[in-house]
Amino acid sequence: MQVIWDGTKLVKADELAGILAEHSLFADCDEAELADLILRGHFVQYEKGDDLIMQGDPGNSLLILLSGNARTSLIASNGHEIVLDYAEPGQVLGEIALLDGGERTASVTAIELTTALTITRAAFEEILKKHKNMALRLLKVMANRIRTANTMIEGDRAYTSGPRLARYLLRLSVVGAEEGRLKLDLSQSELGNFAGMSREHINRQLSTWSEDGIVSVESGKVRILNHATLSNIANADS
Amino acid sequence: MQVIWDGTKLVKADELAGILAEHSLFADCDEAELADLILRGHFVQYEKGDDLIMQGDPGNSLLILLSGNARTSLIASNGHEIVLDYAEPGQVLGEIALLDGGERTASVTAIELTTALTITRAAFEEILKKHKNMALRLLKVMANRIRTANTMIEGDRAYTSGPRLARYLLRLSVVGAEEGRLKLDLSQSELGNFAGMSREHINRQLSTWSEDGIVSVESGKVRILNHATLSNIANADS
DNA sequence: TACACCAAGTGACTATTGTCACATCCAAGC
DNA sequence: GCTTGGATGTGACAATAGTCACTTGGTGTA
Repeated sequence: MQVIWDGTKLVKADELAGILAEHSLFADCDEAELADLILRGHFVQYEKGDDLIMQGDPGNSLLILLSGNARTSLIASNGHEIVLDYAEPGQVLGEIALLDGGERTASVTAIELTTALTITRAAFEEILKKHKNMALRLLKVMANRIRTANTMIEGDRAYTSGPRLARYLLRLSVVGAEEGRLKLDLSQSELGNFAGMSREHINRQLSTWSEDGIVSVESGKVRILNHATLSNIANADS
Repeated sequence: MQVIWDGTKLVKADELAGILAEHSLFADCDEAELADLILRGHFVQYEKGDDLIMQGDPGNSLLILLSGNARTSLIASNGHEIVLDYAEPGQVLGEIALLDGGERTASVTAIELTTALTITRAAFEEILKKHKNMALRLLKVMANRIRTANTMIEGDRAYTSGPRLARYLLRLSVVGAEEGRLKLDLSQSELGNFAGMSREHINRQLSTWSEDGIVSVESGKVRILNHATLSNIANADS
């Protein structure tokens, strides 16, 4: 982890605007807001494997992911690892602990070279006070997160492993992707931690679907060949 | 469902202050804020079984529960019912759909005679504009909700039925309750929908614990006799 | 090229939990 | 008291998914 020289801020201003415009719920920030985010934030770079956020730490900052990809995961008290989400550029991270003053419930780990804009609690409060729309934006980000969490609970509870894996694969799929490529090429163990199944079970399920031409698994990369069928499976009765 | 006569507002003002002060994250509202909530909101009463919020509806209002108790639940596309939470007076409900303009993902059903303060989107936006602290309060409410959801995911994923049921029982337990009584006396089927287990499995687990003196089940009411042991079970390795 | 390592594939077995089918029990009313 | 419907208790069985123990494959490096 390395703090990028402040002088870079001039360069990064445009970049931030671009990233937010593309992906984020912060897309509609006006120039003054962007300027303040940049002015009061710090750009930090993380190597693959570095933690942007560490479970158990006090949560005194908020991050906006600028480039790279990160995994949000937590270790239950019995050692079980659970992957909650994968974050893309534009994503806001770490709001929960910042807002309620509690510990970080999950870790966020860079899965490749990643840069983020870090905003301390003090800076965050100033920005919130100065730009009233920021609060509303954050509220939307969080509404989104709750929906995702509820969908996860629904999937875990109501569906058996097949439909569930289908759902997680669809969640990883890019809308207009050529050849059904996924946003991230996860190993089968990682897929297991994400979908809540053992590696072996993932393997068997993928093999079955591969035979039926629903997905392909080549050199460790899963592709969705038949999006429609996979969607049907995701909503199957059991 | 019945809208209470506006004249009641004078009476309810004190009541609202009292309720919020006791239970809610809105406890620190000042008088002007409370007055605005009451002025722009509608008091509505619900009979047992009425829906305060219905899954699938457009979400154009926010509720604050004033008295009674309600269950937040959703029906998955395969018909499986999942109870997400039980709401007490002071709880804010329905923020998610209000904020992101989406459908209501879950229903909220009165499980006894219940009253709530309903605030429309327009009124909500005015209040938010006028009282800057309201946004921050809502942010905290939502942070809380995300933590609860993550805890649920963690529990569902990492633990077997025993520890899981223990967790849900503890979630229903009142801190200083005499005799370990729960906040709500749920039937075993309802407990099942809450903890994600079949009614029969709930029954067997409770029987076992009952023999060990950890809980008691008399006339359909569960009480926690040995809080410490139950907590241990909730964090057991499997 | 050979070694090392880690991801992936697979068979056999086990464990946990759900399902089905009843028997009971109990509280509310008639 | 009697009836009745819903909540409970319980045994037997089935199904889903995890675990264990390997084998196989692929990639990077000495």
